[in-house]
Amino acid sequence: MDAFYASVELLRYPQLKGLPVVIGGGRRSVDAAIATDLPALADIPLSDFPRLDGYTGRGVITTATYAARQFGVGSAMGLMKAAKLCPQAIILPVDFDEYRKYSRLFKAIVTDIAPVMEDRGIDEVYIDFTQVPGGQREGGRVLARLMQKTIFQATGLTCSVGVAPNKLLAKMASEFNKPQGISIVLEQDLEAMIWPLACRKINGIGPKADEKLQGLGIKTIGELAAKDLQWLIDHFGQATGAWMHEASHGRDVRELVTESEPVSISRETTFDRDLHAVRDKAELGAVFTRLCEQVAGDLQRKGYLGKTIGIKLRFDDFKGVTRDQTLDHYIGDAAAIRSAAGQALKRAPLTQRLRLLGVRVGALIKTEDAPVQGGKQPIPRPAQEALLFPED
DNA sequence: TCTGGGGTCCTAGGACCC
DNA sequence: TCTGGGGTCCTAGGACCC
Repeated sequence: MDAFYASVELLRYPQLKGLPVVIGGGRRSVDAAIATDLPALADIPLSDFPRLDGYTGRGVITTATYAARQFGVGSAMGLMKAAKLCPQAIILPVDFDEYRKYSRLFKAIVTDIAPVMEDRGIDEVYIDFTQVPGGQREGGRVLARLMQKTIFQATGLTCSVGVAPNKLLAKMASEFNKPQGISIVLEQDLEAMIWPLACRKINGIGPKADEKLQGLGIKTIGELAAKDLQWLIDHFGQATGAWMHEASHGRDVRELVTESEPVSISRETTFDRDLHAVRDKAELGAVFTRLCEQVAGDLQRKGYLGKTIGIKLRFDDFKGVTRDQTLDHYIGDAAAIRSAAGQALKRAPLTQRLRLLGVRVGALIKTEDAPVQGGKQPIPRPAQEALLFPED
């Protein structure tokens, strides 16, 4: 989806169309005009919208409209920095509930047209065109156009589509023509369309891998493809080296993953100001309890229990630690999570000021699949294998 | 003027078991 | 006095993605 969060906001506030708008920060940061009850959202005069100018506070941009991107602001940029680059930009708080609503809407349209879909987050999917009637017409362009049109008619939102023989290339293709673009990449286009790109464009090569590659004199995917397999394995290890070799040649055999279970559920928060474990004990304790309650609520709503409880700290120097605590039974209620997380927290260093606290529950199991607590337990006895094979 | 929140996957070491 | 070869589970950190 194109500039997804910002585009959803523009549906509510059409008067912002064409203007630099950034989404980011919490409710607190922009409660000015938007917070109180309003006549009609579309009637709010432009002058009532909060601007980035003079913004103080933590947080990053999650999405910027294309008009805002002209000023050099974009995703993951600190809001304070963005305020310098584009003070006149309008800032709106994130509203995940609203984005999730539109996320469900567009995904429902996709699966209506093409049932084999892999969910890649709130605004992205992989779609298998192979078995869809008409999926091969004009190399996939006809079906891509149909998707765009249907999604736009139902939601008013635009998207970009990349069509290719595999997920790796489709993802890269989808970036070629944003917004509202369609790009088709065939195997024979590798040299002309993929090899000139920076290695960073490969989904899976991030800042660290890219830096290391550059240190080895490799900037483009073509340069990566020119290296032989053994050389890459020597520098990046068996798995990563072999994967890089395949990716640089446009090869990817991964199937679409159409269903999956969550691995962990977590909540975390960055404080308005750094807190000290001793001096701000009460405040920290209240946040800790709230995070546990939120995680418990998430588990309950989604129908899971977990037995590995973890905490995450980020210190004022941005370094972080995690501590895990695995129980011998599954839990889901806030008090039990708080208790286990408290145990984990005790094992973490707490002398430095904190900027973030998080609580996570992992080793999940569907509530209905969990062993019944306090129910009939099997009577423990010596392992039978030991009796049957005493010599080993 | 530092840098959100929610995730997944991988690696590596240690405990423990057979 | 010296010391295998599996395997699983747990923990911690880190890279990466949306």
